[in-house]
Amino acid sequence: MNLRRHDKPKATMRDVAWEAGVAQSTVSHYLNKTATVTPETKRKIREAIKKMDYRPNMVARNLKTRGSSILPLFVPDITNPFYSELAKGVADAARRKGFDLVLYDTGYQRNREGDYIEMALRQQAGGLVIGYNLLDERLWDRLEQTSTPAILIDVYPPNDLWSSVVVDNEEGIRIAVDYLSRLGHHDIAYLSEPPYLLPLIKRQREFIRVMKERGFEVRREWILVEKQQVNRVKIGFTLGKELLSSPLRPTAVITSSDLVAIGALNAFLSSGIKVPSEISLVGFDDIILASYVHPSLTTIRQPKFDMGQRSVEILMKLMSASDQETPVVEIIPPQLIERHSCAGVR
Amino acid sequence: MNLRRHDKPKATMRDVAWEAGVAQSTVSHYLNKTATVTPETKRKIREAIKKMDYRPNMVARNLKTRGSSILPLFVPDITNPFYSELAKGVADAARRKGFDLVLYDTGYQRNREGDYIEMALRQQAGGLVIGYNLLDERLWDRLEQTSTPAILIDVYPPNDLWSSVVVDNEEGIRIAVDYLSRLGHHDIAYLSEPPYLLPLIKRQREFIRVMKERGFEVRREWILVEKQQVNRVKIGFTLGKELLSSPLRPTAVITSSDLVAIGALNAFLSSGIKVPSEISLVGFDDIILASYVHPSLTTIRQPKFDMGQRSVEILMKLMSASDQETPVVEIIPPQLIERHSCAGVR
DNA sequence: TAATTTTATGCATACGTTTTCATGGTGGGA
DNA sequence: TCCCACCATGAAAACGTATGCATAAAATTA
Repeated sequence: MNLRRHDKPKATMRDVAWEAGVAQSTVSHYLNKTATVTPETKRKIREAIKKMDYRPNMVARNLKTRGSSILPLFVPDITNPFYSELAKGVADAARRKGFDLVLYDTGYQRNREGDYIEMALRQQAGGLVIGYNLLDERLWDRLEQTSTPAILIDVYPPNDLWSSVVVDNEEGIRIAVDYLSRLGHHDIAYLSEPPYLLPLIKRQREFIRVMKERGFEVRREWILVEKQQVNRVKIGFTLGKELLSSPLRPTAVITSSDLVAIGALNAFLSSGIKVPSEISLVGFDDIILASYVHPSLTTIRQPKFDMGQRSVEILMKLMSASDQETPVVEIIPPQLIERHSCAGVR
Repeated sequence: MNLRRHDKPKATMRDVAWEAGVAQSTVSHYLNKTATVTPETKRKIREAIKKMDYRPNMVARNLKTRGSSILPLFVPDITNPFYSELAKGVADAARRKGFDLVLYDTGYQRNREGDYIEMALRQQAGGLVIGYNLLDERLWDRLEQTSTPAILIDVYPPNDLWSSVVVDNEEGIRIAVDYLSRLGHHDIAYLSEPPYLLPLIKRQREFIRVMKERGFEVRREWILVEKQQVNRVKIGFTLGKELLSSPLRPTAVITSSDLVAIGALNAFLSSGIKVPSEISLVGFDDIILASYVHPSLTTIRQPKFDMGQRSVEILMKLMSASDQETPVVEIIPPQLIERHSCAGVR
């Protein structure tokens, strides 16, 4: 009854073949270049395709080839700029390989992780990109049983079965300390969110180690580590205030992440402490925000976009390998991004 | 040769049926509750499923039912916090309806838009969520021809064929002006990114209209609209500086978006102008960043998460409607989020 | 107990492709 | 002229599921 839309039934390959006066398999051969076909028939097929507005049905194709053109990405919170940049890199590389990125945002909810992995497998995903350390450790076993390859990002693999892409966390901290040191700082504090993940633990350990190695004193009251909260900016704010209440004030601060740094920055500014003239600040990650705050944040960059891309490349290799490849752990070098939150000590 | 992984072939419904000693169709009926089945057979099937570690193949299912369990979302840049929050809302609602969110990030590239829509259709997507105004207008016709329903977000539909979800832009501006007015401001400037989209045009027009209506003077040099650049924070910075160079300085500023506001904030701070004591600032959108800068930004909130959710609901209705529904344009009320970038005029 | 309805299960086909293999036609070398 | 290699096309069988329909068994009624 409604004339506005005709609702043509979708054309199938059979329709195209009929229109072109050839067999359905010939059309398939033409599309997939899986057999030679005469220029003349090519022409007819092309025209038929155009005329019928034919569009290959990927679902049927995937069923037949037992493949899948989706690439699942697991993140805890796409709203976190770290993960959205990562997602962009993964999506970009996936696209280039002909995959569609499907987003699984678990919201840090343990039970969702298992459900979402299940969904991904039902979609016949041939591999997974896991962008953070899953909360539910039992999933590693379950995943291993399905023999579905996966690549972890920013995670040190829980055992020697998994591949991953991580930034060189120790090197990042070294770069930060040495940079501040070159500016004349040696009274340096370290503020961290709860170090429940290996990357954070490594950063903290390396901070202490390198400070000692450089001959700088490390004071307990300058190593402030949050135990409870989850909101990183609030953590930074709290810890920043706490640091200011200490009788001795450092001349510089390194944080475990940019979000913590931004919180600390707000703490300092709201206490009337000038950054960077009174206190210097170095973050970690280089999320977009870092360049937006005032003063803009000097930070240790994790090349998230590149890490996303690289992870897809590795995963593709794992997926196409007939045999079990030996897992790789790829270490990406971090990079100092100099902006305006650091100054020389007077 | 490799003993570490057995690579069991995936169990199919047939395998389960065989194991349980029933017919494949019975298993299907059991799983889909499409026929009554004896408790005893249920038990056998359940056990077989567990034993074989069976997992339904969605690809086959989708082929058979000519459906699709994916929901494509188009955004220009997932890295932009506005879109990542939107994506979260869409993903959440989609999940609840049993759909997987696949992310199409066009990177503001015209030619990608068409390609990605093509990919989405090949995946047999039954509907699209389009999170921004497509650059390539020809796509509207093409989309209309395929008779695939779509829902637009933050976009006024190009014609009366499409449904959309938009915030009440005029109301948002009114709220901002009236809020500042209550604080005693009447010298208010407006800074805007290039108004190439209807929402931005509306905001600007409404600003002028409501200022006049309230009896406030609108000065040409206080309405600063960028023409060239794309980076919104830079735009804000440039415009902010430009505003300061004007002989008369307003006591308050409204911007077209939070990112512009943050740029302007940086411009003010770096010129030694105190915010909010010397100048008040109101943004638009309420992206997460708004609460992270110092001082935190008072802004007009677009409920992005809710808008994402609502759009999925509407789209689902469109998709299940056998007949062509009459398109709906849903207007969402904005909301004032009071933070610390505004002060009463002394 | 026979007739009838209800309940539980299975058979067979189709969804839109890919892919193996067979077949008829074409041309070149001897 | 005959044989063989090659080339272009097609026929047919899957891939793993949903579903209409038939059927056998059980339950109900008379």
